Amino acid sequence: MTRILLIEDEPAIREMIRFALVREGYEVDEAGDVAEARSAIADAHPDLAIVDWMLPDMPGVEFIRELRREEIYRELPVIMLTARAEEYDKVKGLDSGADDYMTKPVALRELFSRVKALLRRSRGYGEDESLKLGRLVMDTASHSVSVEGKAVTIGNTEFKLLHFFMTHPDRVYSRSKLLDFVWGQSVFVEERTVDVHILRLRKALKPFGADGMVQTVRGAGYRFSANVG
Amino acid sequence: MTRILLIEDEPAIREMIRFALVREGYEVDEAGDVAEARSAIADAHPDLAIVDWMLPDMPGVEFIRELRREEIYRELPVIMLTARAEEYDKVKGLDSGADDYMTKPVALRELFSRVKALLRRSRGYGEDESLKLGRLVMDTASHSVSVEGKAVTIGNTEFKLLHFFMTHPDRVYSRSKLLDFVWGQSVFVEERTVDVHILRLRKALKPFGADGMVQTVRGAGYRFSANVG
DNA sequence: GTCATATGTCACGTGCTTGTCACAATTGTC
DNA sequence: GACAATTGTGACAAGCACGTGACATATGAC
Repeated sequence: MTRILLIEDEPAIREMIRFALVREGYEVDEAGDVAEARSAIADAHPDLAIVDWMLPDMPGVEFIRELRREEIYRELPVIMLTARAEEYDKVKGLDSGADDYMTKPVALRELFSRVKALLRRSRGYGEDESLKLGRLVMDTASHSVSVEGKAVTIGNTEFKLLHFFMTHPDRVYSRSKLLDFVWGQSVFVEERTVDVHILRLRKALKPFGADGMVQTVRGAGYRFSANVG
Repeated sequence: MTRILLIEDEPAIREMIRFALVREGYEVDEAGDVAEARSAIADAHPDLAIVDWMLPDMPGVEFIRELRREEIYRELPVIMLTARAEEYDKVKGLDSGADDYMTKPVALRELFSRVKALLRRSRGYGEDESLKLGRLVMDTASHSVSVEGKAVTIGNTEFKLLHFFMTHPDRVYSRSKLLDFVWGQSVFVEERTVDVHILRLRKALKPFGADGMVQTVRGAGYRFSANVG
């Protein structure tokens, strides 16, 4: 029997997800806040946790960080739920140790497939969480980027930017979209600031001859692509 | 062009939603029952469907389940409309495979944002939207145009012009109409400027032998057509 | 405190885009 | 053919978008 711990404060959403997961044959434990979650996790030893971004007593991210500090829960697959669709949250969420994230409203079919995927992975051997695109390799766990084994020195903003690009390659994003996705909607930053970070990202990639991956599309924005040129 | 299939039996509501969506720039196909919906969906290949909970010949949920059984429509974003606000409906609706739901009366602004959100999500991870006409391929996501794999270098205005032509082929448009559609109604630009951009578009397409697609209709305007000549 | 690092903003220069014009070329009419 | 109307095309200037170095501020380590 597979146990899933669901931490979500909104009763309606929680009930909906619980109901759906039970229908799929999982055993579901619920918690409305972190306090409840702590005891539930100790009692139930779940195989997977679904955690809301916002919880009454502590941000979901904080709770995941707390979990990761403990040996036993270091491998526990966690799916983060967030109402905010910003990619920024995604990165922070992933960075914090969540294995996956989803935005609300939750598409249940998507949730099922993510749950299955995570369980499959955790049951096999915990392969590392690394993103590859062309010669570029990003390891979100260790927060590092490398080209053919050699480390790329990169700032935090550039890291987030690169993470977004690597998960959304070959598409043009306007400055304003990039600000939304990488910086977050609530942050007020000049659009031209994007240019500067693009520049810094290119500089960081240049020694590896990978700066061509960051492409300017005049009048439209920027694009990241594996095929340099 | 984004196509939305609207399945709703009440004419008043249907008309209202259709009107609003068209105003927002979507192409809308309508169906009053599941039978109509089936043929519409086969003809139109919509990018998103809005389905009423209660339909004359079959519950909307059933129809969605039916859709999900087919490979091609497994990923089709579906928004469910329901008059009943009960939680139960939500669960059943979402469980059936709808990606989102809304209760009537429909708040149009909310509908728009949900439509946008779902489209964004389905596009982000789904296939990219590419326009094809003859040997010409335009990929709006990567902001690129190509003929048989080879990239066509093109300015931004020419890109917009070509995009309009590719979505509206085989029809003659006067200079003034083209200005309205491509430049926007609020911009004041000489009509003859269109000629210059037509020229530039032809020049860009010439190396690929595709300049003949842009046709002059003396006294009337220009036309774009797949069959060169 | 000092220093280093990271980040957002600005100013400046450059090259490309774009709208406009003038003139050439084409088309249609008589 | 002559003529007018229409369209094609090269040139050009203004403006805009972008790259980039410099700077101010914030943050944190020591």
